[in-house]
Amino acid sequence: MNGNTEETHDPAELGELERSILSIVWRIGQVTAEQVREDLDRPLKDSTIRTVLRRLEEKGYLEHFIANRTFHYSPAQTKQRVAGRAVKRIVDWFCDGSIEQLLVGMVDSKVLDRTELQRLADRIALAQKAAENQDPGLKKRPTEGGE
Amino acid sequence: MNGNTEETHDPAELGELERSILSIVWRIGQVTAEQVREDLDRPLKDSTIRTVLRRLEEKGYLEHFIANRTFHYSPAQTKQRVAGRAVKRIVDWFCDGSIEQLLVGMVDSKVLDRTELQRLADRIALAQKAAENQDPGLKKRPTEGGE
DNA sequence: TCCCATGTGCTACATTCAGTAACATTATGA
DNA sequence: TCATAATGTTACTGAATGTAGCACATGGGA
Repeated sequence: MNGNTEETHDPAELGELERSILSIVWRIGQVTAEQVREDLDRPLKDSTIRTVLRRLEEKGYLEHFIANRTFHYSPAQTKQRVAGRAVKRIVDWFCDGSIEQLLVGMVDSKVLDRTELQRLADRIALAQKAAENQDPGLKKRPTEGGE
Repeated sequence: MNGNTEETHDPAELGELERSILSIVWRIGQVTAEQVREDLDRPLKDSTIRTVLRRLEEKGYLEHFIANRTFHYSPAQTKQRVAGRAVKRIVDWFCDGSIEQLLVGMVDSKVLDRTELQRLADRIALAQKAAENQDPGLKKRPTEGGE
């Protein structure tokens, strides 16, 4: 481990509010602090939202540009990507790096159903086949701003 | 969420030392504080180890019995199970509950290789077939006390 | 031009958790 | 009974988060 140029703060270490706000940004796509505040269920002060947004940007999850003196935040990474890395960490820690072990655990802890698992395998196979041809089925689409 | 009788503290919220120690217990199977201390790379005071072990038990990861005045700790859950739930949380938070989305993310973030993914699908299919016959290949064994 | 509304920059404070450990207490066997 | 080996109890520190106040800037309207 530790071969990355950037550290990318562990997604698991996001607080609850941070996660909520991040989710909002992912959902809406681009937001101002005010929009986030409206979208939140809890009534929070503007400065609170802005602090969290700033921290999320510092941690690499968001980026912003300014228009008319106003900050507009948008995701710096897709949520799938963030999730992917988060899961990797877990797999490394608890499953000796074996995703297979992980799936075993998910079935075992009833997180994943056998039927679902089967369907999953099928779809993977399908997607792979598609990818082999030419279409990035289960891979990132070109619309996705890849690195 | 919140249908469980017990809360099972988020595995992601384990600290580094806690994870290390938990890993040791998983590896060795049953340990005393002293054993953990010897197995650790860092030199830590006995009381430190004991505090962490106690906290891990409070959080539901370990259990203990006493023999000759000495605490013997052992895992209360398999690591796969813990990992499974940890991943579930992530999938719920970041992937709308879709494991497929997660896999997409893992391929996307290069956490998972396409080839590996394929192999994974194959093995799932195999295991499933085996399970359908009679052998609990990729499923929990009956020794596991289901809830 | 001056003032207000709006948005940001900076700082701060409380809480919680994990890391780390000291010290008191208690059995237990020689 | 005394030393030894464990445990019980309590505490302190630092980092991360939640939450917010307040000063400062700036653009548009009176």
